[in-house]
Amino acid sequence: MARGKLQIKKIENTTNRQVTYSKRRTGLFKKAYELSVLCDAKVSIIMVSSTRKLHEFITEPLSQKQFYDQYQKAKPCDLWSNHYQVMQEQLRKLREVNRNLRNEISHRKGESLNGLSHEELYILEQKMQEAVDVTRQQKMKTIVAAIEKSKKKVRNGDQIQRNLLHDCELLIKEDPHFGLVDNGGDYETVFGCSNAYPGRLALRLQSNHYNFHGGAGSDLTFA
Amino acid sequence: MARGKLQIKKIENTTNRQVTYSKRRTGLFKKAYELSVLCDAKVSIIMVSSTRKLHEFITEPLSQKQFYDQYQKAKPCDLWSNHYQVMQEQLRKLREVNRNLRNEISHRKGESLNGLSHEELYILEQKMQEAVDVTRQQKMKTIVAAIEKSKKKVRNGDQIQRNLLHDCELLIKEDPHFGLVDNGGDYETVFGCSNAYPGRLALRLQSNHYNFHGGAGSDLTFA
DNA sequence: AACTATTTATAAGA
DNA sequence: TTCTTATAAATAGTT
Repeated sequence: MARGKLQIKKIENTTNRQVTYSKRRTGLFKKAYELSVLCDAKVSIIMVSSTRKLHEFITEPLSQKQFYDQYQKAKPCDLWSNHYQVMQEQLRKLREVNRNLRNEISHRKGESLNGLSHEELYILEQKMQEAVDVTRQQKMKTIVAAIEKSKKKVRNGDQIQRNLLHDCELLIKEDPHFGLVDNGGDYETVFGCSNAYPGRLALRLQSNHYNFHGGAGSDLTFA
Repeated sequence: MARGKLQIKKIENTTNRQVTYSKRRTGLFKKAYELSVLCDAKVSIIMVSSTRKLHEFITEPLSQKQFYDQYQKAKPCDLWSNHYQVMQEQLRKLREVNRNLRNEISHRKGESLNGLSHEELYILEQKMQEAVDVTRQQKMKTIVAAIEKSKKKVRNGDQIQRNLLHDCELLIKEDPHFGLVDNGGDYETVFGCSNAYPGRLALRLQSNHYNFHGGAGSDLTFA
């Protein structure tokens, strides 16, 4: 959630995954603690990491075992029945979302436009053109970055990089939209001053030493 | 956390407490889902509210089984277990498809472009521009068809339709490029002005409604 | 159920 | 791991 949006899918880099696991586990337990206090609720969390470590959180001076005993006494079949219904509902919603997504992407590909009014088509066209512009800018940024990188390497006398630079410049010349750019090398006026931001000195007076004042966290290897 | 900081202590007002419970439970389950996906972890959450309502979140069927094994509890009802796993698999596949669709739409909206090379961006840009052109042509067809329809009705002496025709023609006159329509050429500025339909531009593009694509939330009274 | 001003959480970098 | 910080998310109070 910060320094760039993160796609919700498995983090492939092992180190990053473990760091994220640790951070988010802390965050989750903190949220669970706050919820239990604010709303006078009982919460039990059990997690097994990809490295088979077990972590748990429980609100009360009630053990995880006791909590589960209580849980079991509450009509197991009703629980499963309820799960079943919840899942049916999830499936239904997912299918509906799926339909809508396909519909939207279809429109954005210029397909299935026959049912739309010209006002709707106007809106769609505007949105899509905006996206094209954004993409074009991003492409330019990528090209410029590649050129700058190459230039540095060229200064170090690397002939292979010199060829790459040449290729990139050819590529730019082929693009009609790049005509605005002076090929002298100063792209900042075109793409905005990405480097220039007001320096800010922020001092953090104290760090947050968060403590769970309720609940216990445990940590043991899951057999 | 918003509109003023909240002390972490029991909320005395019953209504507020229940609203907060509902909101934060949703947030907690979302976090749990994200954590399970990002870090490939298994998570089980069981909560009992102050009104003795039971809510649960489970990452996948195996977790439940493992947790029960770990705590030496009775096995879940086998009858449901099979159904459950089949449905989990259905859900998993559907979620994967939806993720991919979202990703593609995201790119076509000009979002999340940072990971793409300039070749990929170039191809994306081309495709999107093609779609914009198709949409623009479709829009023009729709407009022309509407005008033709109006003209016919006017010939039948319908005064209301005559007025509509008049409106349409005024609209066209305002645009210098409309004369090119029959040549199949440059339509792009016909409705290039965002004021062309003041107050009548209703947005059809769908909003992002968030869904939990993992885990099941259930809800039943705890005896 | 929405909205939105703020507070929190956190990804990336050091 | 811990700290920092720019950003993304969550959410308290309000309508």
